[in-house]
Amino acid sequence: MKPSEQFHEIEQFLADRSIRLTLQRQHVVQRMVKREHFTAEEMVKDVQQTHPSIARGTVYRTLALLQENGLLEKHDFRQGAPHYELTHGRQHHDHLMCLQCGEIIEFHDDKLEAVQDRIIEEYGYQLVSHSHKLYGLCGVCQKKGKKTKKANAKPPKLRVMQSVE
Amino acid sequence: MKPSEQFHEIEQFLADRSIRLTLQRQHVVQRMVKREHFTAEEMVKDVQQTHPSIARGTVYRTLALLQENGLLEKHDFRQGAPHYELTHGRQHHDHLMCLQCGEIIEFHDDKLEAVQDRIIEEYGYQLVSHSHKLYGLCGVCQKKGKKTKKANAKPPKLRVMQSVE
DNA sequence: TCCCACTTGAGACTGAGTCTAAGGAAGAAG
DNA sequence: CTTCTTCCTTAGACTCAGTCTCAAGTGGGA
Ligand SMILES: [Mn+2]
Ligand SMILES: [Mn+2]
Ligand SMILES: [Zn+2]
Ligand SMILES: [Zn+2]
Repeated sequence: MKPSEQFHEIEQFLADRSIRLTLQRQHVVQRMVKREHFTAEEMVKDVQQTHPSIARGTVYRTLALLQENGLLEKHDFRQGAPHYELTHGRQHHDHLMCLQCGEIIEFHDDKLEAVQDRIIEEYGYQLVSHSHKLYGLCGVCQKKGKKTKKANAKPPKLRVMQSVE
Repeated sequence: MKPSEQFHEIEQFLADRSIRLTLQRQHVVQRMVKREHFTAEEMVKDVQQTHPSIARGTVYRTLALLQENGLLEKHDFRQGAPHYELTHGRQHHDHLMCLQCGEIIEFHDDKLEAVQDRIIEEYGYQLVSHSHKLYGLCGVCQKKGKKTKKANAKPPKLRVMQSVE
């Protein structure tokens, strides 16, 4: 889905629920649709780059608003601040992350989801959501790891490489 | 496993690797084996209750030490600070949490683990660890939710109710 | 046009976690 | 036992992300 297209769908979604899409919120959402995963502070900087008058609080409030309405998901990876991603029309997916280089792969598996449902039923729970993260080493980093025994502790930088639909 | 027993196994584990179990570390571990899940700050308070001279930094360093050696796991649930739990001799398990009352259930499913392995293989990754959290409503909270429409936003308190072996 | 509820900007505040500096154990070697 | 050296600890300052407050701004409906 093209960014502008996604923007308009979100615009529509909010309008349908009479949630005001103020100018500030528009700017924030405009930046979001151009990114995959981002942290709150990244988004603050990003937005302020072009609109310095938009306050930090406003960005955080917008994040909260979108989350409450199911348009945005928060993901706690293991290092650094939580990452967000728009979920609007996208299919549900989980994440696989390389601990060395920070590459993130999105995956989805129906069987996995089905097993989850069965498990939760056993306990009489009603499933609301879940978070499934796999951590490991990508092909590239596995090789690198063998050469340099001492872990070259580069701070993993998050980056999206591949998306599975 | 009895607390004292678990303590001694950890003691042994560290001795085998010539990792010093100082008096301070002993006090921290002694408290840990008496708990299920705990946050770092809870542990600081807990330890300082009986040993006020043990610094906050020491508790954090001990948490890091145990994590590095695979004796302790860190879990990011969605609200509040991350929780820790000793994993020493215990079987691997994942967590199911009630969003209303904070009850935590531990579960394990071989099929789930197998599917994970298959998925990660597809991407040429080598799995190091994973985090699988299910969030929902327990039987009790489902009923309560129907009565009081407005969510009674009690701050969920973590509590272990049931363990699956 | 006026009102009122909602939204915002600015900045203070909080809590969790990290870092630093100086002093304190404690094995190893002599 | 004494010295050396390395590791460990304390206390408190510091950082960073996120939350809260409040006065001022905004805008849609009567
Ligand atoms: Mn994603
Ligand atoms: Mn557990
Ligand atoms: Zn990698
Ligand atoms: Zn419950």
